[in-house]
Amino acid sequence: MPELPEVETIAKALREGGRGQASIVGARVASVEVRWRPAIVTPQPAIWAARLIDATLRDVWRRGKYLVMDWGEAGYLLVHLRMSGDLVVLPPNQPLPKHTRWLLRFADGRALAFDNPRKFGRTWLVDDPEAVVGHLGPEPLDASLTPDDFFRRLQQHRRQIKPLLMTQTFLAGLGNIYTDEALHRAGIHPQTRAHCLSRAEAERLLAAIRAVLQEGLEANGASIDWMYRGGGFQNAFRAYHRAGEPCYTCGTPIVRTIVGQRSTFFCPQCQPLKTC
DNA sequence: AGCATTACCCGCACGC
DNA sequence: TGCGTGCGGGTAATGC
Repeated sequence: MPELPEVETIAKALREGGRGQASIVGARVASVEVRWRPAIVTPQPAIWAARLIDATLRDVWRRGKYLVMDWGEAGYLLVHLRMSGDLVVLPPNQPLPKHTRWLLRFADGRALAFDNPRKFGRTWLVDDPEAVVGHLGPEPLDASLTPDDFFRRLQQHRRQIKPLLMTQTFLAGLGNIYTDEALHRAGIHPQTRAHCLSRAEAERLLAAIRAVLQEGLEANGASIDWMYRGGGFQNAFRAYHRAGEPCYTCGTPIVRTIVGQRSTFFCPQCQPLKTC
């Protein structure tokens, strides 16, 4: 799935235009097509479709890795893209993406398609977004999360730092790529136990998380594998997907291993395992 | 027992 | 052709 920078880029494109498409704020739904029902969690697809017809999009934003669309009286449409989802605005008479799971056709002739090859993505239509995103941890870029807060939260867990950073109830928005990039930037081994990190390391890690997310946002996210979303952050990877290539800091070959069932890339020289 | 942590698994596309 | 891999996370299983 797209992580925080990719989801933010998609939300911004829907809100303000971008990624080769114009804004859809203000667009009115003329008809709805559900092509794969399990993509809709709630309400039942027929009710989901009926509620959206005639609704006008007021605003779009991001919370964690969720997209949130405000459709006024119809409610809030939340979309989680998981591994392979995308939201695409189609000009009039444009063919649908191959794995379109649902489609909103607008009165102006355009359409919004939820494309999702791996079928992991999910959609909710609710009256209160908190019903879906209420369990998420803090936003990493929100200044209200202080180094002291972050340090205290780290001390509450004994697990490996990498899978903890990817746990959305702990911190919202990081995934496999940006976690590896942040740990490399902070010089922290991905298997370090969270409670073993010092106050100084916690502060350095939070700063590194913010720096890599900011870099990702400025590049409009990363495009990897066959999923091209228009971003360029893949050209700035310093750890992720660089197994065997020299660390830009020290020249030591980057190592690939598995941590928490996920591919993990790190520099054994710059990111030594520390115990406590 | 009860909580925290870890493992499995869900379609599909692509590269080797 | 077959196999390994993957921008994720719910849930079952296991560990402390």
